[in-house]
Amino acid sequence: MQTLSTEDYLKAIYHVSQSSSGAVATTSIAKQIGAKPSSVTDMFKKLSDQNLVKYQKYQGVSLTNEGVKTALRIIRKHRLWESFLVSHLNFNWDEVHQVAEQLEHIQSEKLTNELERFLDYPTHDPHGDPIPNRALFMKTYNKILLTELPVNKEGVCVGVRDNSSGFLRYLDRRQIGIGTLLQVLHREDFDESLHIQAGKSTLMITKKTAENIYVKP
Amino acid sequence: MQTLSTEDYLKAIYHVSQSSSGAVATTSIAKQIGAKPSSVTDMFKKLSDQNLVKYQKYQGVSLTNEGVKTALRIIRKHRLWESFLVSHLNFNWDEVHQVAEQLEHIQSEKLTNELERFLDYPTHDPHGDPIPNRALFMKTYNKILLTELPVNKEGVCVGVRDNSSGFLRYLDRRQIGIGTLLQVLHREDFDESLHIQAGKSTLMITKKTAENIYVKP
DNA sequence: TTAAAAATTTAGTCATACCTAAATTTTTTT
DNA sequence: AAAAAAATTTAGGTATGACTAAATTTTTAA
Repeated sequence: MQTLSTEDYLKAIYHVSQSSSGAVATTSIAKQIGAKPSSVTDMFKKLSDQNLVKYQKYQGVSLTNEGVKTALRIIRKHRLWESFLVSHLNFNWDEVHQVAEQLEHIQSEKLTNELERFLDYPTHDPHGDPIPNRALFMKTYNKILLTELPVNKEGVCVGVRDNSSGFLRYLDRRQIGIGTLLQVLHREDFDESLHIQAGKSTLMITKKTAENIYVKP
Repeated sequence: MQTLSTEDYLKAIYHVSQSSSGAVATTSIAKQIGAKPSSVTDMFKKLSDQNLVKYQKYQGVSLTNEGVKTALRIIRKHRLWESFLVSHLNFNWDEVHQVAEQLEHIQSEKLTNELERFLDYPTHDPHGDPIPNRALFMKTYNKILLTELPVNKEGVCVGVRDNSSGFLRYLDRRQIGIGTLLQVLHREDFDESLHIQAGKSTLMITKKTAENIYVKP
């Protein structure tokens, strides 16, 4: 049984290790968790004692099989709760994160599995991220960044890379959400901004925006 | 903002103060929380510093107005979650307590209020206990113990005093639940056991059982 | 009303999970 | 290949919330 804090660390290590290769560095977790590197070192030792990570001094950590499983169980709960909040409790996709961060620590297998049934076994959360099933398996589409979508080819928005409230609200205002049909009409050479068709409206977005939107061609 | 632990203490103090008069003793909270009396004394001091209780050395504590409000906010969440677990997630009334003990600490006013709306503003939880509304007001019926119901008068089961799994499962097996119509057919002078009509079946229950069932005449 | 019992508090520890400051190792730059 | 910079760890400290054992106060009983 983990403490709140060890769960947070495992999740953070999982996320960082997904978006980069090799061992996970102390500093990257410090940033993610919002703690000092020295505190992270302390925790790395504890996690290593519990065989949840492999830790070599000065070389960072990587999750063990048991560590990955624990992380996925938390991510499963997080994403199921986010789905519930949006589908039944009138939360917007930019509001769910903070509450799901709390709910993901609730310990009850029955609760998690019944919630999944109640939601009718969703495969993706409101941000388009895949939800691990009971066996901790998740389907990932082969999505690409909007910057990589060829001009004039259509794609469906299936997720975002930046999950911050600010970005999500910005997309809301531009009427872009999961499922929105997107098409790059023109790529500006000068500043790499894009003219796109989003649903029924045409608009201009910056390169920075485009590289935070995932599409399925 | 309270810690998990202070919330548990406030709730415990509230419950004990409801079922007895005067100040709440150190030992009674120690029993309720499952901690040693010395730990309880420590916490009484902390709660007193935060003006959540009035504390006099050797004389126990009583909740301040702010302490009562905090306790009721937690109880509100606890009972709403219990209702949700039973009504939507296939939990039995004897299974909900442990999970609700965790869920009651989730901090999000929007979550609580939306959950209440989703459940259509329930007034009582699965054990018949009243749920404080947004203004922390709760309706209590004038219920009596089954031992006090006059022979041959009918009453509806509206709650239980003992919320333990064991007792609730015992009632389940006897097909007694919230809303069951009860009638005392005969009171045995010898051991104070009761012959009762419960719904459509007749059965015998002990005094101990009867004094843990609340009825509305 | 005093002695015994029970309840409560104090004093001193412990584990968790954080911190700062200093030391050490690794990486990068010159 | 040194020197400088960056990353990481160690050492020592803090607050929380628990504990044990001993001291104190209150309550009960003789």
